[in-house]
Amino acid sequence: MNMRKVAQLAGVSSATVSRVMNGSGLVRPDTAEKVRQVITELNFVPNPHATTLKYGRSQTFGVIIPDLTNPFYSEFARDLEGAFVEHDQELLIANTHSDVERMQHSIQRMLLRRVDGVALLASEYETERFESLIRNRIPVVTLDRRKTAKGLSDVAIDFESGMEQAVRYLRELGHKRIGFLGGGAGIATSRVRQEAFVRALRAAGLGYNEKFVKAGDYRIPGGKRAMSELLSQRSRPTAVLTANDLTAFGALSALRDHGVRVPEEMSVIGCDDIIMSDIVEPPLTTIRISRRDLAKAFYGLLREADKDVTRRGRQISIEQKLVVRQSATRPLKRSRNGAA
Amino acid sequence: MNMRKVAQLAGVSSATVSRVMNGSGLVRPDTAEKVRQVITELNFVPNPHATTLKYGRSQTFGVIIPDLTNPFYSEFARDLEGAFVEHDQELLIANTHSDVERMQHSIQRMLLRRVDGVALLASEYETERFESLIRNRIPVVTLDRRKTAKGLSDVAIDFESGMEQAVRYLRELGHKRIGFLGGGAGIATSRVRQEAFVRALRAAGLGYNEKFVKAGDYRIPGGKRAMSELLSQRSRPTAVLTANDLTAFGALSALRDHGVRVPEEMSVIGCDDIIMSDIVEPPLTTIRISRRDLAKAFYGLLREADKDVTRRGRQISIEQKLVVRQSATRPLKRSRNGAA
DNA sequence: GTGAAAGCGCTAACAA
DNA sequence: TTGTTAGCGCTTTCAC
Repeated sequence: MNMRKVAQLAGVSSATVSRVMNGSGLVRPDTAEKVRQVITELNFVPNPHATTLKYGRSQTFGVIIPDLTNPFYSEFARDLEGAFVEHDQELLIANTHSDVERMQHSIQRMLLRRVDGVALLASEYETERFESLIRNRIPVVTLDRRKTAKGLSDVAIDFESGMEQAVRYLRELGHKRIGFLGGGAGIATSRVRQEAFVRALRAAGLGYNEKFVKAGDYRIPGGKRAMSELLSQRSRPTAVLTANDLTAFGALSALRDHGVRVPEEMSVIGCDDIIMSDIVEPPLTTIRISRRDLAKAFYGLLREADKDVTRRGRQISIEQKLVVRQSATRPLKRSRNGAA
Repeated sequence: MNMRKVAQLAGVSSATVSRVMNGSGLVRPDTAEKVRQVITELNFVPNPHATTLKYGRSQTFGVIIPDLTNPFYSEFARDLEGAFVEHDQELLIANTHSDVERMQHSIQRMLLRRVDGVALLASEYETERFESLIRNRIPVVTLDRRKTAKGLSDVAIDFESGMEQAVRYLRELGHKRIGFLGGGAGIATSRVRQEAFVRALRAAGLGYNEKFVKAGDYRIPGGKRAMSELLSQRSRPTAVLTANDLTAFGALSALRDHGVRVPEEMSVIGCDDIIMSDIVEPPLTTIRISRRDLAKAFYGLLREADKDVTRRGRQISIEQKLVVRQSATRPLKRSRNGAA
């Protein structure tokens, strides 16, 4: 089943069928009508691979994700798919398990499949890794690498604003000693978040205490470990911010294990606002990153780059917004003495 | 950059280049060597769309998923991607938001893109919906529809075995009154699970009480609602099974709200074993469905069908396995009186 | 307004 | 062993 067959049955040439399908206008209404009839009758669907071959564009994009089972990423993947589908474009998905080799392989796959662009979520890797894509004129959009180049754009999350909102909120509640449970030690995105945290403290006129900062791994176990470490110290903060919600979940779990009540004895504020965060106990106050906005930004930058691959990419900044639930409240008076 | 260019530089014809790339063996070693040199030098990657056009096979499969942010599905998607990547095949992903229209549209997309097969996870929809795929010789593998046909296979989860394990376990702990929090009312997969539950009760010689069965929605809020309903009754069971882990999470949340201790006053057993289930409080005893096995079954059936689209599909059954954690224990003596 | 023909990049039958 | 050629299905210039 192809255009020639449709053309035959409609008594026209395949060129005319093509014109009808693409609405080129230059077809007599009655001819077009006849063709359209045959098309619906045969349920004809044109073969996109032929078009791709002709034009070099596949209307297919790739997304490379560290861990599809991490709610942050699965929510992002859902919204990114949504954005592409709306425009009749498809999404090829690659999951790297946060593994360098798989990441390399994913890039190879995208290259091989000739996608029109790649959304690359793996900020810890260096530019050289995906140079092959750029070289082959496949535009790349990264998350939070805060670098751009020819064919390379970036979507940066504005942690500065988010951390500032959270710290200000805690200070207004009366907190003076605020800790931070980070992502993986040495990971660039984690550093960015932590720096934003420190700056927010300074901006709020609060002191920064290195002892109140612990590294996690962006996942629940890491958060649990980090909070346990914090609790084992003589001195502890009255509130903590975390690198993401999973870290906060782990922290909540550790606090429960240690019999520390949340939020009375320890306020916890997450980051991301994943679906589960309003369901844990207590519902998590968190600094939301709209996955919707994120997906839209990726989509926009990819489309932009697709139109002109030779241009230098742009950077888009995504705002965060504090979502107040129940895991943070005023500090207890006695905690002031009890922990100092 | 194409084969002709490679051929030119290597001083051979494009046919020879093709032969070298596909290891046809009928090439003189030194010619092959020369060609290979040019290939690596130019970093040549053949265009898969041309091959697809020629062969009608795209080495790309589609997966249609109700809700990518549901951990069960995101874990499945991860494993399915893993299976395909291992064999150099790609996965096109479609998320339906459990919406009929999007589902229809997803099927259209797969048809249009000429994928080599579709993994369809949406058991609530009827066969007619994807007849168009079958008609166009695109094989389909469904989850838990328990029907096969030409070009249509099914992966069925053996809830019978799972429910039996769970009920036996509870009976051995001393439970006599066991309830069930189902999926959506009227949904086929939910019915299957519930029937398996009832049969398991009978097999264990335990009574079935309709009052102990409530409908949820496969998500946390539904589980919460269902458990609240159950708790509002004069008579309640000492243990409940649930249609999936999210339902169990909701149940745990409702129990906490009502001040009912788990597992002492109420044992809860989930179904799926999603990542979070060993992290909630208390860690959830659950009937595991291996996403790995599931993904492998889908992959196998799709490959099989891909080889011979005209054949009737098969059904594969996936075993479940009880994973004992801490949300189920012996019933309190007093709960016997307190609730009757 | 419509058709014929070339060409996108690859492969396989056939010829040499 | 290697090259020539036709063709996969579509679009688009160029004739008519």
